[in-house]
Amino acid sequence: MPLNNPLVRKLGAFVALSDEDLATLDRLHQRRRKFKAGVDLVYQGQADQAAYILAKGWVCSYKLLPNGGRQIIDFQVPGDFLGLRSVLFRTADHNIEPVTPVEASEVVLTDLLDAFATTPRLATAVLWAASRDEAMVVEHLVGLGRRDALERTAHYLLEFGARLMLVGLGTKEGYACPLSQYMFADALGLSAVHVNRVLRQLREMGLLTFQRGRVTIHDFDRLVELAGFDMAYLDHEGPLLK
Amino acid sequence: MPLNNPLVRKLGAFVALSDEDLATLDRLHQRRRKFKAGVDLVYQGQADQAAYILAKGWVCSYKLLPNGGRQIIDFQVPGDFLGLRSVLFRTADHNIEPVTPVEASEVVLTDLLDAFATTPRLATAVLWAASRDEAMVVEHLVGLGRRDALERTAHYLLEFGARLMLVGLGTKEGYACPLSQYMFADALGLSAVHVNRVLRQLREMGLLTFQRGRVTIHDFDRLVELAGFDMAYLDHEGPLLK
DNA sequence: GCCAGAAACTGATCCACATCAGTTTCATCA
DNA sequence: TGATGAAACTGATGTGGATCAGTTTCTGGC
Repeated sequence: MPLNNPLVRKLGAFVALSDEDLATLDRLHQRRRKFKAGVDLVYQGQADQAAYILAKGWVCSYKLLPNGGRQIIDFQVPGDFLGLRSVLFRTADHNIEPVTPVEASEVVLTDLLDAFATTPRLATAVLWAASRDEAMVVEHLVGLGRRDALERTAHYLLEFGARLMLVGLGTKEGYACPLSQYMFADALGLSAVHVNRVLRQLREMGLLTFQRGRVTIHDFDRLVELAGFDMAYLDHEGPLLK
Repeated sequence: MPLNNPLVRKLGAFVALSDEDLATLDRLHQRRRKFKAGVDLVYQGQADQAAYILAKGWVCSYKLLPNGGRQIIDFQVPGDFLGLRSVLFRTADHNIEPVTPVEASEVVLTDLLDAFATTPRLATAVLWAASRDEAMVVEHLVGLGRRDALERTAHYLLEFGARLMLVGLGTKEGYACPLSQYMFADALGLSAVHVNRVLRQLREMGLLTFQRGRVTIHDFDRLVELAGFDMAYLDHEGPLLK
């Protein structure tokens, strides 16, 4: 299994993985499937669908509301699990839409549980990664509740940078980001019009540029300060558990 | 173990529990501890603290922001786990504050994992419950992003009703709710002033009254409609897994 | 039965962000 | 090379909810 596999990179950041762990992880990556951008791969209310490990491309999970609005809960990037919770809960409570063309490995729940039983370190790593994902959803919630549009946008863009760095797809200088301002609006709970204005403001403040599918960070430190970004869970070098 | 134990009731709603499961569950309920209202039992950044099963009283988990605001992420009611994610992640990323005087059983992580290993049905039930909790946080996020104050408040109050019914502490007619309007404000991302106005509006619309620690629902159906509340995961009678 | 402190409640004013109604830029392909 | 459609961008106007500055109602303690 190549070391530039995003899942391996991510889990490796939490737990030092043995050859056996890597082999087990490799076995999970069977049944590779491809999906077109814009065609949902899971629908709200759908029962007993599969879980996936995202290998290439971006997807978003969102909910539609009776009043017509939609709220994007989270974006998934390579190395992330898709629909783990829905599998446990047996019914999907949200939609999943590929933002770009996507490649993902289907994971059968029993395979995953078997893998956990044989290689407990792997289970630890996956739980760790899942906790981190959940922590990010919580941070998103906090932003929607108590940060104004500018802080919120800055924070979200920084958080993206953090998770992309973890899988080797970004640096403190920036990263490729295939999202439209409309999607950002639905994630940040703002109108697309206002997202546009906020991005302009960030640009004019010399903090960050988001243009043509690329986020470029001009002043990381000032951005962190503006956003009130907590770098605690990003600041470690090498695995936390040796 | 008495059948009115809230955790047993909650898990029993997901999975039919055997005597052995119940006995294992009972063993987890050792080291019962009491906490005073208003004195945080976990702080942001605190390392290696315990997890708890809440037996009596209400607590809330919240985050403080650099700009002085606070966002309540979730309230926990009897039968809920406290700080499971923080334990996995090794460091608490949020505070936990008892809203009322609280009784909770300390749970050591290894005990819980042992219990899972010996009684897999129990593990399923706990995972199920955890998924449901996560789904509720997601629903909260959606509310903050895309529901106006009235829908949001109505939805939140209904969701509370749902989870309290699950542990036998509420009905469609109402429930005891020891939260101040200030706390509601911090949970709903509103000002306390506005929460007050919204509650008045709900009262004047003849939908619901929230006074002196009690939520009384006057018109359940119209409330569900106003809030766009999805009753799917509430609508089952008896355990999903026999 | 009185007092202190907290929580509930209110009206007036303000502003962050939504909405409306466009124009401009960019990418694609006939 | 011009046509077409999506995404990016803009100014004007409207509004939901914040903020300020209180008053009123509860609750528990003496």
